[in-house]
Amino acid sequence: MAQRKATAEAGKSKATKGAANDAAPKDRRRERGEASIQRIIDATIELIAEEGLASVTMQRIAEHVGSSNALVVFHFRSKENLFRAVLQYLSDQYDALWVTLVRAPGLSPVERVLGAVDCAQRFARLHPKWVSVFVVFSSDRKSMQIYNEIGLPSDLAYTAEARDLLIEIARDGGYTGVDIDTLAESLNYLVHGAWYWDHLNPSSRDTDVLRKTMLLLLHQAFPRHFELE
Amino acid sequence: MAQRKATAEAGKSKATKGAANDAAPKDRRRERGEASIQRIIDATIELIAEEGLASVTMQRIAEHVGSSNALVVFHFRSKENLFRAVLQYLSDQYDALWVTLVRAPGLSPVERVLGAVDCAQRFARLHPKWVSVFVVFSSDRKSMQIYNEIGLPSDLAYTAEARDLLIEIARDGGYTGVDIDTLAESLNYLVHGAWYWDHLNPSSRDTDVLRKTMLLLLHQAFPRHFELE
DNA sequence: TGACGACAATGGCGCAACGCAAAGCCACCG
DNA sequence: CGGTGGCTTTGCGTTGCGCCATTGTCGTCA
Repeated sequence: MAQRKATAEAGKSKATKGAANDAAPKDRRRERGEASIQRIIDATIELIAEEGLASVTMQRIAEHVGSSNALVVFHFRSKENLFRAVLQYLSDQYDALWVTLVRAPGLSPVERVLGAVDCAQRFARLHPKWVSVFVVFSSDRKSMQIYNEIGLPSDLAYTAEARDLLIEIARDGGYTGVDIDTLAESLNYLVHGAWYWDHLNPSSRDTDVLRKTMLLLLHQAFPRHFELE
Repeated sequence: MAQRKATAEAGKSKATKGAANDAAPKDRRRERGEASIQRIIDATIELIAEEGLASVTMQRIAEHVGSSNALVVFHFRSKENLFRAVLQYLSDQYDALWVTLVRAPGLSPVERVLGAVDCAQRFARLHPKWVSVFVVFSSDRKSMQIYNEIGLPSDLAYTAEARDLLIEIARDGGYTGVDIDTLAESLNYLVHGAWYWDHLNPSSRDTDVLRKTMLLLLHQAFPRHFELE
């Protein structure tokens, strides 16, 4: 579900008189502010991916953006809030890709499953740093709380959605004796394993192992619906 | 290779005059010291697994052990050194299990591969906290440097060893057209994916997905040598 | 058009936490 | 009984977060 676009509103709790103002105010100040917010988020992603959570401080983020640390505190009220916004942003990005590749209208269940495979692979190829941020966030127990709120529910939803598609394929294709749950969980393991391992050992990136193995498992389960390439 | 047993010696650079002293000195003080070292390592593992790297401090470790923080500094000269010792300890533990299950004399290549599967699964089941520590260490870029020195070489060696076993099986079994490299890499992905995912989402632990899927892939590649159970 | 108000952004400060080094204490070995 | 070695106490220096007063910038209303 392409949820909230709340990202930009993150830090502002000021009462703007509730007047409906979203439409008109072609305001250069507001534009500048939102641009700053995005630049801060981008810088944070960059820093986390490159140096890890531990060495990321407000002043370094500010330095990387080219502003003072107080600006960061101004837009996001605290460090934790900033991290929350970052994870929300990345989650939304993944969601957008998933919607495009999996939920596009007119696709067959088989095509949707292939779309899901594509989604995992493309995301990792296009934005390795984003994947790194996901991994970093979900490792440390403290930041993991944030991940549990924002990232994990989506993750579980994607796995469940894929599982439903597999069930549909099994039913319509007349397959019996296929252990759908194990298969879905395996695909999940593979995706996260690939992401984690690539983050850990970037040199081995960009081989086609993930895709090949997933197709192998799918072919093994539904030979008439998934061809090996 | 069951490398160094240097763990206990980690923090001491004091010149003990080079005199060979490893044998005799049945010294209660020394025993106490080594017990302290082990307790510190255990406490550190516990804390990292439960709270993450960020919130682990020297004083918390000391508090958890029931001593002053300076004791920790005394045994390991710095925080980084302590972490290095912890990772070394865990690495040695895994190595011991691997040697038992994979390199035991008299095993056939097939049994060795099954032993490797067992190894990954048992380690995660017996010591989930140890796995968590591995994951935590290899995520943050800073601690990752330590992991790259101590953990990663072993990891790569295990994968390579498994790959060699698969090659041997393929050769002796007369299999052709099996993509060994992809298979070995897939098993690697699965292991790390399972570890990472279980660390991330502990509630789903202890299903048999990892084993089932690995056996499925092995059966698919070498049907006469690996049976589905 | 000029003054006001909202909003973006700055620099600096206080407080707390942490790592680490120095010096002394005390048990135990020879 | 001298001294080695494990362990504690104390305190210093550094670093980071978050708040404050303030400045600069741009719409808006008289």
